[in-house]
Amino acid sequence: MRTALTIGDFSRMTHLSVKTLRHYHQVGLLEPAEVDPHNGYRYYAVDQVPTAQIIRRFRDLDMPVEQVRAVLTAPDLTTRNALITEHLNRLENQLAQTRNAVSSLRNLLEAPRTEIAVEHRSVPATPAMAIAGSVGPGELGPWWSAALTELRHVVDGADLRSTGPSGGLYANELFENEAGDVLVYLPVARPVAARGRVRPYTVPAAELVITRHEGSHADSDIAYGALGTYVTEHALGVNGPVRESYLVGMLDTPEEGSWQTEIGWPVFQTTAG
Amino acid sequence: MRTALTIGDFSRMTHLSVKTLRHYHQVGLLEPAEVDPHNGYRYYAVDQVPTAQIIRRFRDLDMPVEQVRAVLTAPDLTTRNALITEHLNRLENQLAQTRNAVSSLRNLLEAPRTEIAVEHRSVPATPAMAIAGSVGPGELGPWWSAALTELRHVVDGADLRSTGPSGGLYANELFENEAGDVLVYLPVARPVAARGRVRPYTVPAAELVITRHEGSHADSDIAYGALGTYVTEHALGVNGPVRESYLVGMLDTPEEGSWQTEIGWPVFQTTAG
DNA sequence: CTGAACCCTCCGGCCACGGGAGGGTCAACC
DNA sequence: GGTTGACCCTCCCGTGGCCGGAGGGTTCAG
Repeated sequence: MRTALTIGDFSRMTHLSVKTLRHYHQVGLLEPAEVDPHNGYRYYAVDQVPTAQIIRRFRDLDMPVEQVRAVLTAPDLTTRNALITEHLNRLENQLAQTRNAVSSLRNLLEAPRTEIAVEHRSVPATPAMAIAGSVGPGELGPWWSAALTELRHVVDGADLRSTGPSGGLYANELFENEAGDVLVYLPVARPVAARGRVRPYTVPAAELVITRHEGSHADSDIAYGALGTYVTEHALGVNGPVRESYLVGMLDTPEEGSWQTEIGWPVFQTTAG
Repeated sequence: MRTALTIGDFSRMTHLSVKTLRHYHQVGLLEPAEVDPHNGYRYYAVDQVPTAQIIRRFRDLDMPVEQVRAVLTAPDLTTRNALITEHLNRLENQLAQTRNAVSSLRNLLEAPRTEIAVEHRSVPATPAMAIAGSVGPGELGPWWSAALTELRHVVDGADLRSTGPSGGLYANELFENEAGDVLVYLPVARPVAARGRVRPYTVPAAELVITRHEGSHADSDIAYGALGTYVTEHALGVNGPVRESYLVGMLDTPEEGSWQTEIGWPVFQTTAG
């Protein structure tokens, strides 16, 4: 009984290209059952077909090769399923995000560009409770919603009433590298002692250039553009983290279209002219 | 009035990284308004911000840089919108495909693996009307539905009754390289003269190893695995294009779950063993 | 005048392969 | 037993869209 398949046979059976199979061999994702030591020919066994097909499925879903390997070598079913559902969730998120981006792009292209109002305002120092942290690429969204929810929870539990809308501080590197420091806060009349990640914090006073943005945060780049234009044309410099204030936000309604956000850049007069 | 932005300023305003901006300069997608000839510093103008943001939107949607350029330099709105909707359609397709793959993967992982029946059958030559063609990577799906629809249309119009389910012949390279020759046919009692792409064709007689697959074609790799195992264990060789016969298919119901396909490999006895 | 924060170019790396050169091997047929 | 053509091998380079880092010049505030 012949059960050894050449790479070509195996390729046709699994719908993986010969090149791909060689690549998987090289990176150790799918080793041939046998390699002829004389001529280097790869031979596969029929019972490797299901494995190869599993690999193909995951790769079709853009799961990184490293993670496919992790799934295949998972010590138990629990770990395995966790890895899989994790990836499927990532896919779902990405999918939703793509939908958002598409519809917001449609808006952008169809709606007429309206003038965006920018104002200059001094804000005083504000006592608050806050969660601060550092995020890497792609982590901001989840981090932010988790932090805000936790914050709200703790503040409510401590019987503090928030004296204004929630807000956030975003380091400038975030916009250059998708990584940097973040802070979310809820203003309160009298801060209390730290509880877990939630600590008292005083949002410093600042000179801000502010604009208001309506709708999903996916669109906020427009507001940033307006602020940038204003700052540039008025010969101002930016000297601190960007501030956002969620007048109507996630905590108020899940309806992204009706969110309202104030976005402020801390500025100073430059001598240059 | 100062309106020249350094690359860093521009980066913060557009949420494009400095590296990315330099890259876009290099490939000519977004040229700085001014480049200091002395030291090579790039300076951007505020009115480039919207352009940069548009670019970012499209890139977030994975539109290739080349196509973004095409959109930006489109001579008129019609061309532009055509390019955009084309890409959005591609996205939608991809999205649907991903959904499919996910659900079929879920099936695969949850459903118990059942034995798949494989039978050996001689089929006689069959007169038919057919459309033949060559496809490249990713073209098979659309090509196939278009061809089948056209075929059905012509055959119905010529007042021919088909004497059996539609079928297809698929060159083996298709499974190795996603490119190769395809043929779709509808068996008829008496073929007629060619009309456009539709030509008379006799599906040659063959020894086939056949299995039946139920459900979406996205799952058919399992059937292929079963055939491969059978062929290997019985010391057979494959010597022609794969055949599929759509007992219940696209023309019968849009409900992919209830499709039934016979998949056959033309085989011959090998002397080896 | 000094230091930090910018900016530049150039080179290499990333991921998951595909293309192609250049050469060895296998199986079937004459 | 030879020949032919299909197969297999390794090795190197290319793809896209950047990122990281080395090595070095520039600018600006204190």
